[in-house]
Amino acid sequence: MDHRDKVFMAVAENLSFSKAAEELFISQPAVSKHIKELESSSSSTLFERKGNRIYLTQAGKVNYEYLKKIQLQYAELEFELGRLNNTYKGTLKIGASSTISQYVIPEVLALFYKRYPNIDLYLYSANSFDIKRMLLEDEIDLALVENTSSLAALKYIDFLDDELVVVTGSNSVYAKRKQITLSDFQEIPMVLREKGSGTAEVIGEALKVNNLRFDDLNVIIHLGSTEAIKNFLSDFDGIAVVSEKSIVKELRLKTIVKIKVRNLEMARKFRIALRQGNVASNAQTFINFLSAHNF
Amino acid sequence: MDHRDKVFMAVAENLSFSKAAEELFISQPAVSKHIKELESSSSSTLFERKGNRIYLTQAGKVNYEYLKKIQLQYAELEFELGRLNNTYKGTLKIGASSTISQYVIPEVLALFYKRYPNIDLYLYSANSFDIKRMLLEDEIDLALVENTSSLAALKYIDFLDDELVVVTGSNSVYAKRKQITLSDFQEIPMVLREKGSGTAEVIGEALKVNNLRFDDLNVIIHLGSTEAIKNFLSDFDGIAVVSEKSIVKELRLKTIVKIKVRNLEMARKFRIALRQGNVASNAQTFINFLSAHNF
DNA sequence: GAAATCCATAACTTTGTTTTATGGATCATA
DNA sequence: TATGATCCATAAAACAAAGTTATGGATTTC
Repeated sequence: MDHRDKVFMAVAENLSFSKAAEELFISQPAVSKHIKELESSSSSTLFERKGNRIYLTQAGKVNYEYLKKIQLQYAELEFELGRLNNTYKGTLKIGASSTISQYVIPEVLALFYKRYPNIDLYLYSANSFDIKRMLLEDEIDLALVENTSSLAALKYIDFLDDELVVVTGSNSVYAKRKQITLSDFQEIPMVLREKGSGTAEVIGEALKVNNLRFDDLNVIIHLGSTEAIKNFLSDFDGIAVVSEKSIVKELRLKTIVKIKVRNLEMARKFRIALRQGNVASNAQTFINFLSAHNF
Repeated sequence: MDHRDKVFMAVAENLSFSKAAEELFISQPAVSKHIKELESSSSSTLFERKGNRIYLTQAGKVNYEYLKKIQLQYAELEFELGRLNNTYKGTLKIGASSTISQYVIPEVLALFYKRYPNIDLYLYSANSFDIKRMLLEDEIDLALVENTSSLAALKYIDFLDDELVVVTGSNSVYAKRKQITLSDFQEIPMVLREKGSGTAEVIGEALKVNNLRFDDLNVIIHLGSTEAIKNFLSDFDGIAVVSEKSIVKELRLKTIVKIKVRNLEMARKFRIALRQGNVASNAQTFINFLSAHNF
């Protein structure tokens, strides 16, 4: 696909020149230039600049739709060529930290396997520290981790936004409270993952923003896994903080309910971590697959 | 569409690096490099180099098919953008010499009109000399002419191969002769277009190759139009030389039959002629339309 | 009203593409 | 079976396209 069209797609999907630039690892003026050139060569305005924001014009929307289709065909072509070439075989070893390996990746791997049935997959679940070690020692091809600490020997690519949410069992006394305040949050009995877990780290960050510490919380018990927490909640008059990804099923079954805490945001990103330098070809295929599917 | 892919398409369609280069107005090494780059980035061999020729490999064929589809989508996109933009309106004045304006263009114009109903079309039929004058004096936007003389003030693009064929009426005494020799060709009574016509010029060239002149032929009569010649043939024991494009209907109705002459090739090209410099936008649209439809 | 964020423009630099020049291989033809 | 023509490949130099840095005016946010 033409480079200029790729730039257009990024801008259209972000509705922002600067965000697109960031995503493409080029400067914002370069993006401006491409869009300008594109607009003049088709003699259509593709984006409406209104104050500080941009919107797709009618022409822009048409352009986007066609290019999306074209993009898909290019992806198929690449796949077909790969098949003829007998690429897309061999192994792919992925390491992932617990939340990711339990709740995010299984579905992705199932789809990936469907598309690339000749790549043998291995999924290693471990804590962030071990995952990084395995990556550096070449025991895995890529890792999926939370955005806590970064290592210079590794490079990172964001691939998913996660949010930690406050939940309670649907028959707890707090189940009816749709929203609570920060001081409620401090007082209500709470169950958490152990210190050092990714979840706990993000909570710590959010508390710091509000000038609070862990000691200010009414933590009753620390448990070693999210599954344990969820089971604990079924018989506990209190709250817990977990990844939104981990409670999809429970929300649907209504065994667990979300509670909003005013002025408390606990967001994090999941990232792909890679060794610096060349990326193994199956790892690259996996990365492309992830970004094409917008999980 | 990516430039590299366009190069690939040209090579695939010509099955020749050098022809593709010519078609794209770039040098042959540039083509070589693009193909090489393309092959390495997909890690597939797209063309099999066998001696002095090239063939599409399986991967090459797949690549071609997908890109063809993609090309089509790009064309549609461009058309849609043009429509939104209300481009593709106004007029387009075409000049064409006689064979072309009678037998080649009408069908093309019908299709063009279907696609671009808001462009008002004008077709001027005249001899090559007048057509060139009209083009230079800006009375027409583009011309369609045979590849006889070239003018420096004009630029030319090949768009169709034509062949002159020897024919006779289906109830003439020669109708059963599938093939004749050059000396038969000299002896059999013949009807031709007048001297100075494009047809006569090509015949002259072909005769020269065989060290012959017009005087060596047994020309009974010169007529002013191909239609006249075809009508003449219905009641004439002799042959004529006409463009293959002009006898499609008659061959189907079997009122005229072709006769092959050994060692005589009378080929010519039809070309688009344009003024040097910028091309009017509707003229460009027409050119793209022609090249997309492979008439 | 100050600071931050957004996109546009201009001058300069880097990277990628094309050309020119050349060579080896194959094919057609005498 | 030589000879000349035609084909594609490669390398160095010239040129064009895309990227960067620096900066500015406009708008939004707090």
